[in-house]
Amino acid sequence: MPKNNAVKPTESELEILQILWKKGDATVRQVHVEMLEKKDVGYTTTLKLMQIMHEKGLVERDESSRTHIYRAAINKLNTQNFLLNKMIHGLFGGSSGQLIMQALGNHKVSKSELEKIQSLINSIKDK
Amino acid sequence: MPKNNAVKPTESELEILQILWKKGDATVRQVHVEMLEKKDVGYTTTLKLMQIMHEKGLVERDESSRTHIYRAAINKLNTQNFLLNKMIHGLFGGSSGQLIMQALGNHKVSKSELEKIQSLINSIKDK
DNA sequence: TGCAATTTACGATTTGTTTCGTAATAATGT
DNA sequence: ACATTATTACGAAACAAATCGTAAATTGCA
Repeated sequence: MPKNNAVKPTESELEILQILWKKGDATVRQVHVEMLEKKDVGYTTTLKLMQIMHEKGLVERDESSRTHIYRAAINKLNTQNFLLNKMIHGLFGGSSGQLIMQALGNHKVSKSELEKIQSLINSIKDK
Repeated sequence: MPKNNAVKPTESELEILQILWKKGDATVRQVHVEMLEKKDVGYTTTLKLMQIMHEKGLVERDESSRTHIYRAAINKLNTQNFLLNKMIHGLFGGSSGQLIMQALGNHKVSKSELEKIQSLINSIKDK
């Protein structure tokens, strides 16, 4: 049972989680450098955000050495599902099919992904 | 070309938009009554929200009579797509296929919807 | 050793969101 | 016409999120 505090990350927190999910472990500086590719903010801003996330339990950190090492404390899949769910209920009348069709219709999906989706659908139907 | 100001509705604003999309035209009171089914908040709160939304251009209103009549000024489909897009890019590494599979795997989809999805996929592939 | 650079800690500011109280205004019914 | 009720307008408070300046601590190197 993967733990997932029912803490909803803010927009900026999500950006940081993205980076941590990708990198695994990272220092504030490493995260900040990646952050800069997306938007222009000061180092202490990133630091502060990560400290707050630590208080909230969104990230863990190893404080044993001078420069702390951070990692995500919440699971990527769970978080995606949590937010997907929120969107399905808040914006698509509770119908995930609605959301899926919307996504299919208006956002490019590669042929190979279409096929993966098809086989996924088949395996669901077979159940 | 449906207009869509690049204004991101807040959470509460989205709740109101939901109601307006459903009802078409509505007074503050009508919206408020629906609002109450979801959460407990005062009338003036709903009013204020709708006034702010008016300033932002999220809703239009007819002020010709004493009680103003509101309607959504932004399109439901556009808004869904806008937010879907944000989620795809912010949370699914830009891959809508990723999001779709996630939604398929973890949220119940009825058999009839699965079939609609399949035929949608087929029509996309045929293009 | 001591200077420069890096990092964390702290707190303040700014900005946005949600909430509601109070007052002014208009409409309604007796 | 007057009292009651419904509505809008306004502004302030409470809260949350994002940003950054400054100081203190630590490290490494000249």
